[in-house]
Amino acid sequence: MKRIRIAQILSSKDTGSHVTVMGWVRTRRDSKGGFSFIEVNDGSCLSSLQVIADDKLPNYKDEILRLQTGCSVKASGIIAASPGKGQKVELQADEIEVLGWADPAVYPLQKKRHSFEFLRTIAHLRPRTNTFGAVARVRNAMSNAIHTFFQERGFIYLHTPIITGSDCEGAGEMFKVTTLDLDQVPKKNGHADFDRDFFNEPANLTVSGQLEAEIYALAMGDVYTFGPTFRAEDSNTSRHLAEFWMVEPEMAFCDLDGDVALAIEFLKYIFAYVLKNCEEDMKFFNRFIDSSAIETLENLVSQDFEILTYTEGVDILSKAKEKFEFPVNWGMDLQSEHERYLCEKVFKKPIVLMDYPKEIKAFYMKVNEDKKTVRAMDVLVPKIGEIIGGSQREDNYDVLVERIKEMDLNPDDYWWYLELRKFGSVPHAGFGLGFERLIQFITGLGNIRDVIPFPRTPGNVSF
RNA sequence: UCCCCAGUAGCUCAGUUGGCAGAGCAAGUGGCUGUUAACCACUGGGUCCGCGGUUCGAGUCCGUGCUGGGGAGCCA
Repeated sequence: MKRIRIAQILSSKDTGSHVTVMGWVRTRRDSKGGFSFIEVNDGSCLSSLQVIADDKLPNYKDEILRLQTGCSVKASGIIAASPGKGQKVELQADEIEVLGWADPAVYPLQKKRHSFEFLRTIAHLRPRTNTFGAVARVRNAMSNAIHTFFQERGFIYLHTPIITGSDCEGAGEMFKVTTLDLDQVPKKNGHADFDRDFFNEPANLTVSGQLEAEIYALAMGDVYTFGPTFRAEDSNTSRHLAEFWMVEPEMAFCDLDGDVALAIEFLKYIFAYVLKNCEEDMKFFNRFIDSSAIETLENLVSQDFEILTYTEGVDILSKAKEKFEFPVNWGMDLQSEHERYLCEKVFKKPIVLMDYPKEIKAFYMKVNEDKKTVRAMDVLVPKIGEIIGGSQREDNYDVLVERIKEMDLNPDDYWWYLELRKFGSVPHAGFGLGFERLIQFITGLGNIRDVIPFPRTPGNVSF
């Protein structure tokens, strides 16, 4: 089954060579005058290849004329300059083999625009559409860009566990992992007896690899994770998934300023990468999904990010003429409307907010000298909101113990995390980037369920 | 989880005051054409989301459940 990818044919522009392509029919247009135009797509690029099927082909009447959207074919022939408009080259087939039929009466995809809601119900077929093919290629390119960015800078790619024993990472509801018989859970003192469970103690799916990443950062210097993350929150929004992918760099010998600098350099790198390497797909998103998609990315690559403190942000918001549903005052967590106002109305570009009140942030963030704020930072982008959240970590043993107690957590549960501060502690920092939110931002797609191949949300684990 | 909106043909949707179920696209048939989401004509196609209620009569009104969408919270 030797084949050449359509992306290679269309990028080389060479004519005259004899090739074999394999793919799926997007549409067919007939000429009763003696041939048929078959658009074949193989997923290697957005464009389809126009295959010319002459009626002299032995299976023309029996098979070619029955080809419809969704059929799979193998087509061999000469690549030639196309006399028609809309494509530079086409394949003049000398042999077309039908690999698989798709009954048009029941095949769900039609050569028309479908709603994203409908396509979600046929996640096994939606990658055959232009939009989902483009999303898959952009996801792939961004994954590559992320690894390349960190590898070029000497970061170690770290595999943190999916199953975790700590029930106390503090980042939301967790999925339980168990082999106990749920119909007859063994009990002890009225509660489930985890002594009889697989790990002899409660286990969950991870909500973050950060704590483990800190372990390796305090040995290897710079590390990053890139893997699946799970949140059992009953979130029903266009920006939340129960299973999503997260990128988490963690750097030893690094403070918050270094953390922010890396986050900005990182974003600029990957946005420049997608503009350069996904030109055709980005043009597609720009045309059909978000007419400002490319311009937004170009601005991001060239513009400076606005960096300000939480206190400065609250100051601007409290003086703003805008009427907010939630009034602004120092100490509260900023609402979506506040973040969007700062980002979209005041600065009209991505912003970095730093030094949040410690009460609204996690226990592991380093307390500032004012004792009121912590060295946290959020990168906010237009439309999506928070895309990166990070902090310098508390590296002082006594302060960290104090913070854990303040948050009503048990220091014993964090014994190994605390020992990192007892033995050779160093300043360190890191951040987390939601991969799907990144893809949303790049493509302009409004719903996060359309930028991951198989979305998991409350009430939905199909496919 | 809360607030708002929606659910009608394979898909996208219209459906007036409560009075015979509609269009475009898709599909089937025929025609035409180096075509570009091709075009033209004809044909077939319905559990009006489920359950209950009001009414002579419900796609339409009321209650309830389910599913989907938008927003909020949680957050990435």
